[in-house]
Amino acid sequence: MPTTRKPRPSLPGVPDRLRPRKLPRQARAQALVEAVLEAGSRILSDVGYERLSMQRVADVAGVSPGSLYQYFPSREALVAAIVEAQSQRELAFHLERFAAIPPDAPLDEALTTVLRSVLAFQREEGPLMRRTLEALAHLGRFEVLQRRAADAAAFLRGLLEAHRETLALDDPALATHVLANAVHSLTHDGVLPRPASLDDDTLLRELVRLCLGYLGQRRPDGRSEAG
Amino acid sequence: MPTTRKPRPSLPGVPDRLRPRKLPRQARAQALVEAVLEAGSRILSDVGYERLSMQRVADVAGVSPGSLYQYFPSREALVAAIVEAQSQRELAFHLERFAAIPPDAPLDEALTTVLRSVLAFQREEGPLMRRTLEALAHLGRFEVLQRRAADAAAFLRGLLEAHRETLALDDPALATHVLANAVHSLTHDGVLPRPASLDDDTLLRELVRLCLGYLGQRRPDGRSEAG
Amino acid sequence: MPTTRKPRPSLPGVPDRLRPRKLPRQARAQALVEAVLEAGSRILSDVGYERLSMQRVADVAGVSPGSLYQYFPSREALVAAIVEAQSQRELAFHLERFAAIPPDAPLDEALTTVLRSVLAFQREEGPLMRRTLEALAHLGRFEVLQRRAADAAAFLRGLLEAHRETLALDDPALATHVLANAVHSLTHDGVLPRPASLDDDTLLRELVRLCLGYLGQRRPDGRSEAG
Amino acid sequence: MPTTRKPRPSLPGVPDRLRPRKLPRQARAQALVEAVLEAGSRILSDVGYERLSMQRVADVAGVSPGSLYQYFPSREALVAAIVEAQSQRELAFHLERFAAIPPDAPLDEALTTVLRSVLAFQREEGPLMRRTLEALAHLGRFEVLQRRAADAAAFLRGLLEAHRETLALDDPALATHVLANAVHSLTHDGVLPRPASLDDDTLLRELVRLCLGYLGQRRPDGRSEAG
DNA sequence: GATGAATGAGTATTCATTCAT
DNA sequence: TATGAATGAATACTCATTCAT
Repeated sequence: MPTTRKPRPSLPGVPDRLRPRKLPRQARAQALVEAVLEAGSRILSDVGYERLSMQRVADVAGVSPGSLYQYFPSREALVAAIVEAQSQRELAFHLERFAAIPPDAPLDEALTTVLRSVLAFQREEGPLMRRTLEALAHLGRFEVLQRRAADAAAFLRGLLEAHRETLALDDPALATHVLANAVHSLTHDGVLPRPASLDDDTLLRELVRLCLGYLGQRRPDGRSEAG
Repeated sequence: MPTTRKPRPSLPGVPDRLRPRKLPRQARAQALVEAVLEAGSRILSDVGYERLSMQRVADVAGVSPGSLYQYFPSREALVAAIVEAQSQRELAFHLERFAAIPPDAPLDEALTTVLRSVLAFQREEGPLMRRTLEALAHLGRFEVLQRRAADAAAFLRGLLEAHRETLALDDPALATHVLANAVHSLTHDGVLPRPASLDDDTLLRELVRLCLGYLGQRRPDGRSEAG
Repeated sequence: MPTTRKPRPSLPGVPDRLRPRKLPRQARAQALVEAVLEAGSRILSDVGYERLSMQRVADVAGVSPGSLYQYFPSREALVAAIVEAQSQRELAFHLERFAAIPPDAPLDEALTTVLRSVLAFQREEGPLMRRTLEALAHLGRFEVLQRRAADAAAFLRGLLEAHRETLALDDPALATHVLANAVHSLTHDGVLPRPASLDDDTLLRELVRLCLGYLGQRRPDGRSEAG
Repeated sequence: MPTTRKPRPSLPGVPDRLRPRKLPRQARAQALVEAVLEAGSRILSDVGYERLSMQRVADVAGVSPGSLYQYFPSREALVAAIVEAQSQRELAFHLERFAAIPPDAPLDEALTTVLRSVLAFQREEGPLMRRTLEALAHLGRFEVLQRRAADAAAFLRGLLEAHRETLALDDPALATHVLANAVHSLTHDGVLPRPASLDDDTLLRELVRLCLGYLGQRRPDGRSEAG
């Protein structure tokens, strides 16, 4: 009579308290989990981590609080799941766009594609992204973020390495760090939030200029550095 | 003719709920307010916004919760006051250092002094600054921050304007925005937190490089742009 | 003429809420009920009444919560069944041993056999017995216990009656009450839990002494009361 | 401005989670604490540990739940306080009566006084005592109980030692254990609850008989053992 | 019959805020 | 003015029980 025991999903490195309790098996349950995650995203985006209460999520998802706990052992675990889902969405978004970069593309062109993708995602999901960051601070788990940031950094570094000879970088890791942070603060909201008057194209141009300027290359306006 | 009672301090643009209730008049009261702000800073820095409770502040300040409410109408108001005080400290810190910049200093030298000051303050008050930012996020009031950021930006812009002819800037406001954000994310903790291995001197050099590169100037290693 | 449907077992004196819902008919169902009762005993013994949850029993038994409710209409009913089963086990244990007492055995010998059996059972099933008692307290139904206690008392009383002339008892019921309680508290855990240093043989000797002393007989050390 | 810090009451051996949070200072607070303890006693006595909820206590005491937590950091701590208070009441009750025993009283007379006191207290506070025991089981802290039981045992043992020569005890500790448990189970509710028909006087007589019989003395009906 | 997803009332606990002293 | 006792609404979480599949 014993049922087959289903082990809890074991994502390496994720502490137990943040791990989902069990995976939904029936279609009904899948729908529930999805509804919950969507409601959660909405709420997180609207009111932020602190005021995201389990009751509120349950209400919005049209579900009982007990059901939440079937799948998420704690508020933190729920938020972690929301964040993870968001992170996956971001990754997919970018991968799709990055695939369009030809392997032999010049640096400025590749950079432009990358930065355009970043700006596009931010335009669509900016508020939720901000709340996601805030939530991560509360969870004390920047790993998710840093995993994504590390992915991004790795990609950027790949780009730099691919143009290594034209750049003559002393320390690629340092350059990556500098550019990733600088770009991030300007695409996501840094201290000085982006003024409404600053359109994507202008910002994109400045970002490219910032990167290439730092890297010691001239801007892609036809004039070479030695020009 | 009754005098209109309006002893509450009226800082323009600050919503009522964040405004201190009244100003301390007697020496004893002044001491109380100071003790409260100091205790509050300590607590904010140690445990963060969420776990800063009125009771805890009262306990640490050696004051009763009732007394807190004599001067701060709400927790938010108290935190706002703490943040404001911290902001004032930061301003004073930098002004003192900036005063040392000669009016005719070359851009790279001036920039170096400015950035050194930023790094120095961050080194000393980093944790509290981080908590302060977090708190501001909760208050939904970045004005304090932005006022300070605007001060900083104005200063930076002044610097750029002073070297306007050697820079040929199309849009000084835009350049200010770009540099201020980029620098801030690299001096305070951006997405990618500063690795322990990255010392102040190296970071300072890269920051100068980033700024001058973006501005179209060569780094201060003796080679002019036209090299 | 429709047959009147009344398959529910009707144990006299047991309130409905504690009565099992239906008796298992098929072999599979029997196995299920047994698995449930065994799992329940284990859990009751391990963590006690309060922390015995239906979900936990279902998990350990490898059964779904829904199935539990096919046979037990409530948690209380389940616990009652567990307790009853345990009680039956105890009865069987003792009956087997008591059968060995010759009908004409002297009182002290008979008592010794009885008390030895009590101690033996306690030694083997002590923890579960304790939990069972606790559970009974929660159910507010000491009937199960008292039925068993009454069985024991009846047996003891039979013993006393069998030696009526040598004992000159005014009130056999009273004597039975006194001895049964006194013995029970010393064999099961009374207020003062049995010290580890007190071995079964010593305790057995003292119990016999307590009983015979109370009954006005001398201990079985050869000396008659009249010495 | 610092207030004098009042240390939390430090009862040795009591774990923090069961210790009262602070002592009431103002008359109002004292009254509150008393009201809470009384309400708690009532509820514990009426419905038992499990169903004693903080809300219920607050309601009955006419107090807000928050106020409960001013003085008791947890439900367990509240229950522990109730139990302790009850224990103190019991101690005081007996001490008053035991004081009336002349130092040179014969054993049977002293025993009679002691047992009469036990029965009297049980008559008045029986139900609460039962619940208190149950509560102690839940707290996992029999120390309170055992402290009291040990007091009682010590007193009993003193009695036995005082009559050492007439008793010829091999092992006073063992005798104390046996008698204390036996008596306790008969005065408090043992397995077989005391039938309504069994009045205090009769039970008292039997208890004395049980003790003296076990100790090898004849009952106080004038006949000596050797008689 | 069996499953396990879903329910929702119930619990302990916290904390900003008020107010009698 | 200062105190600190009192408040009560709000929150995360549990678990006996039901019911669609």
